[in-house]
Amino acid sequence: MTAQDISLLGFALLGLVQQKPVSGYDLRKIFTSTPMGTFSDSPGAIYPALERLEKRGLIRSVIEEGSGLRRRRLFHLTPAGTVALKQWLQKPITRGDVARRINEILLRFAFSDRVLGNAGAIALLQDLQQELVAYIPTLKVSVRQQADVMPLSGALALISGIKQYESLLAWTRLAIATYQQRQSPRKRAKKGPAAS
Amino acid sequence: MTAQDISLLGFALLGLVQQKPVSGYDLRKIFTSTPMGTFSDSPGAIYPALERLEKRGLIRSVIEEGSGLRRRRLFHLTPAGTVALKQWLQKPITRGDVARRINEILLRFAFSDRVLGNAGAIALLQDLQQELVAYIPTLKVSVRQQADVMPLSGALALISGIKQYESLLAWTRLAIATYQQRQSPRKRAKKGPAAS
DNA sequence: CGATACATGTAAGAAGTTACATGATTGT
DNA sequence: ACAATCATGTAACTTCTTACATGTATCG
Repeated sequence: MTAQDISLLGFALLGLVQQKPVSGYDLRKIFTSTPMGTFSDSPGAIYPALERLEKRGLIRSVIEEGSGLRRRRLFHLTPAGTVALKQWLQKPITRGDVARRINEILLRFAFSDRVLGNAGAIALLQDLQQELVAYIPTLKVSVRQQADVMPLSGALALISGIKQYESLLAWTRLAIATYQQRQSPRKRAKKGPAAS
Repeated sequence: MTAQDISLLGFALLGLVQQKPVSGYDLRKIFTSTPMGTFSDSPGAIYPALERLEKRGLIRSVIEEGSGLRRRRLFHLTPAGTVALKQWLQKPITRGDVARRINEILLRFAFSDRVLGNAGAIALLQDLQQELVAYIPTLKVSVRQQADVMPLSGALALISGIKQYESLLAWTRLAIATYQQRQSPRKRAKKGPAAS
């Protein structure tokens, strides 16, 4: 009965609500102003999705008291919501995830250290790294096999995909190193990872 | 009346049908066996999408004669379909495309040299390059601004996005160079681009 | 007083997902 | 005869998109 039929947008909402109680409006702002917007940024998707999550008991809402502004409905995660979120975060990473649902993996990673701790985040990265190492060579083979039956731009588009995966693989190494440094900080560097 | 309400899957089909007449089954095989599968690979999406395209007069089908196998319905592009495809391929690339619809851009590129010629493919690459050059710095700024209000994994996920864009930018340079080399081939190199 | 930002929603329609149905042909 | 592959489709369901509706509070 732990029905996992929650959309990506639903999980994105679950993960954000977990970080701290927020309103639908707050959530929408996050979606419109960050790359998370790929999971939809329209009220016509967000409010119904929140309703569904509440109906399933994964989040609860309370109308914010006091203030003078229009009523804000603040959502927070329930224990059942935490369980669902953890289950999603801990699902093993498959070939299909890497081939077709790479944003879902990145979304899961984005929430993983708050929910599962550093160890959980590192585990996900290592899983991903392993799948990438296995997957990339198969992509290269298929480009070589198909390059002559498609237009040059088709072949180049495939190559762009390969390069994106290679860049992601390089990033997993950076990210793992960042976490390891955080856990054994010989010299404390005050700030996080560099943006380039 | 040139209603542009065609889904991404629809355009993917249009582009493939343009290359040579194919059946729904052929198309499905392409989707299940290549990264194009991100645009859906289920018969429940493909057959209805083909039907819609045919109703709009963008493709036509004929039942393949002869043979002995079950009837195959072969689709080919109509002149109206060519027009619609060209219009889509030539749409200017916007910030929003780069931020949220990068697969659509790559899909467009994949078809552009067959439909628009080398010059069209190069134009698209240059457009994309220009948008990337403008967009990437804004992403870096927003990471720096937000990095302290989000978990480390959140910040790292954003950085992974930046790195993907940087890798795409590097690829545009490779792709442009490949086309320029093709147009002025001092020494003919027989084969296409290297897969790594 | 009008514009803007805050804040939540709904309705109609398009398009995808999963699962099933159907049928022909080929190989064992 | 049976399984596998070729080949096309349909039905139920879910969810997203676009566009609209509603209402409060603040600022100039």
